[in-house]
Amino acid sequence: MLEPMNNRNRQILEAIIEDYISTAEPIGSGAIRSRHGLSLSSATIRNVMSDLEELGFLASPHTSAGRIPTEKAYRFYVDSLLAVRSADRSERDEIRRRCAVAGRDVEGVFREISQTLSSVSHYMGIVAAPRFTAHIFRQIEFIRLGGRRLLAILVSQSGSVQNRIIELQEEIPAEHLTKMANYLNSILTGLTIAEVKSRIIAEMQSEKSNYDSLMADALKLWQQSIDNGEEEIFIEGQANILDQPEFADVQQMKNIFRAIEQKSQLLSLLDSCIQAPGINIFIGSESHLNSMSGMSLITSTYVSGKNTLGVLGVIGPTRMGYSKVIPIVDYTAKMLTRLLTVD
Amino acid sequence: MLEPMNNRNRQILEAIIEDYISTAEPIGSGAIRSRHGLSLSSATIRNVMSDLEELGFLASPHTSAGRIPTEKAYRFYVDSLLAVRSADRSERDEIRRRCAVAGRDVEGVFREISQTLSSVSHYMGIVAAPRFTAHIFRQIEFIRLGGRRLLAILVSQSGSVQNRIIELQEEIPAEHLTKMANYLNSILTGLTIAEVKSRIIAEMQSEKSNYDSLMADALKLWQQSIDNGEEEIFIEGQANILDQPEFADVQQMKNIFRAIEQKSQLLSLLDSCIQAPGINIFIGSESHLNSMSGMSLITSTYVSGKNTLGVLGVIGPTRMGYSKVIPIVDYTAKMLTRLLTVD
DNA sequence: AATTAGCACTCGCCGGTCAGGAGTGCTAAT
DNA sequence: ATTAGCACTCCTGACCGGCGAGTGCTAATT
Repeated sequence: MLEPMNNRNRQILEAIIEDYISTAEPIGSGAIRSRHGLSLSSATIRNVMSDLEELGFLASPHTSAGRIPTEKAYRFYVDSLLAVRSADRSERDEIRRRCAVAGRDVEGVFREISQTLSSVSHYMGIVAAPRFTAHIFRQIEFIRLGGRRLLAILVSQSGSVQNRIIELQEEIPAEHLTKMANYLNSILTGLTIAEVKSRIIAEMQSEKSNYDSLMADALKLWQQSIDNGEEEIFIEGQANILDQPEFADVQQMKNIFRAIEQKSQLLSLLDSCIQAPGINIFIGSESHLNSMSGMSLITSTYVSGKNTLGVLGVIGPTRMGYSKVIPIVDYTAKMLTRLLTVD
Repeated sequence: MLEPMNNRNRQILEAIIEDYISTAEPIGSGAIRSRHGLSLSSATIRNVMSDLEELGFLASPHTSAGRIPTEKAYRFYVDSLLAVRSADRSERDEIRRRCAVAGRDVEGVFREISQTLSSVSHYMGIVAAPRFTAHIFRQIEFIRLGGRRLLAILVSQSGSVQNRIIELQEEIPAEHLTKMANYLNSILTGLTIAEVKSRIIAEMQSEKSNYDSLMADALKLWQQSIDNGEEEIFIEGQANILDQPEFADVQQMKNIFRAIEQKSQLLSLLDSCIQAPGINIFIGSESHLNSMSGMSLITSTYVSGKNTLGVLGVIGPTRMGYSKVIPIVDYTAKMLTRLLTVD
């Protein structure tokens, strides 16, 4: 009978996984014995490995190669790793240092964080900017460009800016524009962008705006200003991942780069992480994206105040240094959270 | 004696280049004769090829392979190609169509154009956004975020927006902020951002501002708002280029992706094109960037009114379909120009 | 009953050899 | 000046055999 997972089996499995993570080559029974100083013969280890294979934790590329961990093995490894130690001193230092540098505009912060994730982990860094609809409205401004072109600038509490050019049917005098902006600012302050939407609809149906065409126009203008387009997503360190031996195969690489270019699939995956606060890990096919086959994704959510804003993480091969990367992602998310709640 | 370039030699050279562009394999004397129906024996062609090699237009990977064009050959080819025909009907249509779609914010336009370049050419598209300092100042706004955080928003005539968060030493009351903004707007309207810089310095030395601390503060605030950081650059279609057979070699790929990630070198190369309006072509080492070895860059400038704003182009292997891509780049630059001068 | 030594076997990898083919360069004929 | 003919080069792919790492099984050991 297959004894599910006694202590020794687990120890051996972890040894295999760790060796494979560092060497990227199939691990044989002899190698594991010598590298981990176990007081077991290679024959015994072979027996254990055979069991582990039958349980679905290991696979052999061919008869006489060693064995490599399956996704199930990584999952087991990661789960049992829950005793997450925190990131190394030096890693923490670098993350902190680079977060401190990230001054400039809000967008620049996210890009910098993404680069940091990538350079510290040596895989790809990814940051999904907060869905704009989750932001709290601060102010709207209309600026006349030449002719009938109008620039609408939307600012959120946290300093994110979204802007959009509007082509008007007819020119609107400057004083009307400021009135419109004032009107919108007065009724919308403090709402999230999502809430603003319903507020606008309510306002449009109210009597007041029906009598005042200026206000009605203002509300229409708003609807042109808000950009319900796709969220932004910052991926950095693509070159890093080329160093991984598994991408000697060109086909695999194409997959990944296509996945990165499309972004939309990736984005909806990240979006789904917002529900589950804290660390999330997708190993290989767990992401249900076939462009991510052979890849793992480690994410964490970042927060401002009491609502989670967005997700950041690291993408690497399934054979990833989980024990290093998980703390890195965790710590970076915390730093970003702190950065956003400095207020 | 080596006769420099009579008509027949040139014809053969072009045939070789074109064949090589489409097959990516060394071209032999037999192949060229059959594919182009020349009334010459393969022996004659061999003699010609031998001459062309000595002149530096061809190289042979090894004794008994065919020949491949050198950079010098491509340069010759491109120069003699000056009778640029315009882009295909279908290509023009697609470019026009996608330019029309590109509504939204200014940044979005550049990204869309870059994607268009990439998808029409099947290589990588690249667009360098206008140097912000070339823009004409339109308006500055200060918006108070929580606490001592201030958001400065800078708008240009053309609708580009740059924003930046400033950490203040001490809070500034709202009415002061509007006064400061008004002051800055009044003295800076119509200048380019570059001109603004010297104007600010002049203004700081003038008596007026020395007596009015508000104005002095406003000028200081400006200096914190303007972001003299790097320009933006949009590169799309990286996955496209993986289909090119020359990148079966992984090493080459790494080079390129590193070059793309750094951007700074690439940017200064593009910058240098602003001086030379119209089409610019860098073949292989002509760019003097060794990360671009084996790659060619075709650029064109785009314009608004009378001053050139920026550069766009296509990056591909030296073995690139120049006769197709050059018109594409040319046409796209014209479309973008038109898009920016709609006014 | 668990562990281990021993051993036959499998299979990828590496280097060497060999035939085939594409292409060249040279020479001599046209 | 062009071309046919031919020897020569060198890449490619197939095939082969030995090596080594690793396995799985069996029998001996603890």
